[in-house]
Amino acid sequence: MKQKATLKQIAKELNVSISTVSKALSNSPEISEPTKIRVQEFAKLKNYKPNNVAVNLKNKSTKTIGVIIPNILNPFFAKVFSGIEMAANDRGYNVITCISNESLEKEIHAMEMLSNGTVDGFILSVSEEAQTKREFKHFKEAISDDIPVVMFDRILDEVKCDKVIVDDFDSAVHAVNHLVKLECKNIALLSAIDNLSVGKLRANGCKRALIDNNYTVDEDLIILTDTPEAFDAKLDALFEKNIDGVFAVDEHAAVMVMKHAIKRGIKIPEELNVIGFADGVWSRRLTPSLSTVSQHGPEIGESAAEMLINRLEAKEEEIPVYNTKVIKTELRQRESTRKLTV
Amino acid sequence: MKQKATLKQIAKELNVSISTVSKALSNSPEISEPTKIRVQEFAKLKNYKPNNVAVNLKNKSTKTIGVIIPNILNPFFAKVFSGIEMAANDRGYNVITCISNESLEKEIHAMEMLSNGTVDGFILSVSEEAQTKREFKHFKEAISDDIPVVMFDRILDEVKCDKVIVDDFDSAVHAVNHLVKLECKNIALLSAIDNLSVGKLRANGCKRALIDNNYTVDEDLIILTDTPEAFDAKLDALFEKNIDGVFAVDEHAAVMVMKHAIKRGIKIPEELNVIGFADGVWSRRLTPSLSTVSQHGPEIGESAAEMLINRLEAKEEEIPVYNTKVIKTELRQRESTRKLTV
DNA sequence: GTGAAAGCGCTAACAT
DNA sequence: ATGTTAGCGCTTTCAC
Repeated sequence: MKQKATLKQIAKELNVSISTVSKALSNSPEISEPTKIRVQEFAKLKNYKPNNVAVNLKNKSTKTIGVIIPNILNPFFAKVFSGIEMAANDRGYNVITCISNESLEKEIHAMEMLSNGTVDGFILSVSEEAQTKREFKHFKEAISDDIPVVMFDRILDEVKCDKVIVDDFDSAVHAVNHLVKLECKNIALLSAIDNLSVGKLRANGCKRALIDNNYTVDEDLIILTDTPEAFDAKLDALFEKNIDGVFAVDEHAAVMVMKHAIKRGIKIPEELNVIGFADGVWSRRLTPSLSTVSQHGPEIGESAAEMLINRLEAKEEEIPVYNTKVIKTELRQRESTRKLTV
Repeated sequence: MKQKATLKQIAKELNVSISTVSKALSNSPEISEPTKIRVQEFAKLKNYKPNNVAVNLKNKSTKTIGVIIPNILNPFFAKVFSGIEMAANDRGYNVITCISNESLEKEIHAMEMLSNGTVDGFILSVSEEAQTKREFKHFKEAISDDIPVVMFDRILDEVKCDKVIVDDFDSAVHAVNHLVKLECKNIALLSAIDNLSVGKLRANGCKRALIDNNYTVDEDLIILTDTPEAFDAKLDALFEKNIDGVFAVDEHAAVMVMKHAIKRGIKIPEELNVIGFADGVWSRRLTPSLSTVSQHGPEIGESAAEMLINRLEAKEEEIPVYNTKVIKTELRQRESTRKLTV
């Protein structure tokens, strides 16, 4: 274990002062060319790297962003995360990640762990538990401690901060309108995430679209549950009904309805058109591939990182007002919906 | 923006010395009960949190682990990552994440960014580029700088450090033996990751098993490519042959061969048995669901974190020797293979 | 052109 | 029981 090189060390070995070394390494014009070169070469030789912790202490900034994500196994969050990571790196920031696992306690704990100077700001998507319990003290505390927060996807109206969201409601309207154009007569609405704000928005968008198209909103064609298990339990009953179109609010619901339909010998898309919210590569790999509402995860992440860093680096007099950025979704038509022949 | 509370602040306002405050807050027996209470209450009032950066500087340790992952969208890595994050948190460590995106340059850059005191150690899976170019200076440098490294899954024999791997070779042998037991006569070997050490190990395990079972290793039944695209291009030709068993080294190969087979009306598993390396929830969601070699991602992550932290916290005289831990895989029989009726 | 000194916030050995 | 001091590694102002 060799000693890590420090300014002090180098100064002693070169018989100059610490500040000379510091200035030489930062290429200050105060220092003469010869000493600069001498110092710089010696530093390279010793593989000197300025201790980041010390620099952070001086700067009162760590150039680090805390990211709190409910579940990294969800490909949507994974995509957003990779967007955050990229944008942050591009601007010289590191990313500390915590996975809340949808638990309020872990979310609070993570924020406390990091709210002591470890990170300059947070990017997060609210855990399910925090969302159902409408618990948001910990977010407000961070903000009032002068640690900015950017929320994405799952947001809390009660908290004033920057936000990046998808136009869930409108996207659902759009998707259902598409099913209507495909002449689906009995459109089912499926959700396994009705406990989340985004789930509710999408479901409401679907209902709105049905009403606007003069469809009757038939409760027998609607499954709104909070978990995949509860969803699966209700799925069989759905097939008692004569459905020819499905709008699924989440990936699980979309895939399971297709799986069931295939088992029953229902032809997709000839007899049943399916559209679902989904990211990941898997919608493409399915047989038939799933037509999706794609949420542009990486863009969401990039926007969130940009907003946060812009705020962090804003000069005192030009701190931006809180903003909510809406990222447009895209309807990706694949094999689970018929081609529109208009 | 209110001032952040510091020891200095509190000391001044309470008319005591900084060290009194420090000791009172850490509940030192040196301090009298009354002052302790006075200080502690005032600190709580002011919402004092010890500045972590300063503490780190003092301790010469950040309790932070740098994790470098080739691709977080790959569910295997996502699972490992969540295992790391959990185990690290349990032991009071934070996790800084970088995504190398399989790029050597990003990998090197990430390590440089963090090798300056920002992290106490690394957990990583070698990027594809580093692996093909056999480039490993950056790893050795970190280690010789006294920043321990734990590699998982994609490892480099040239680098001496702790490692966590899956028994890729044996797992492949086992999987192929299973196909043999199912009386498959023409077993195809498919890989879209033949550039990776793990891909090669699995392919070799497959060949070994074929030979040991007195099968001829027919090159026409083997697709070994480096990318999904190259793989897809070769897939059609495979179906010219009369295959009844498939061993797929990676998820992409497994799913694509099933998709193609279904399109051609080949019945799975009646006419074709498929086993693939895969994690993620998707193998279950497929129709038919995919029989997989499951790699226990979270366990790998946990083990890696444990190994690293144990080394970091080992006392000078009991630093462990470098170790390679092998995590056993599990053959998960689902619908893409026939039931074994022995 | 170079160096001394203060300070970032905290801890801990050492006075008092 | 409380305070003083030094020091972690660095930057930066101010002397020389």
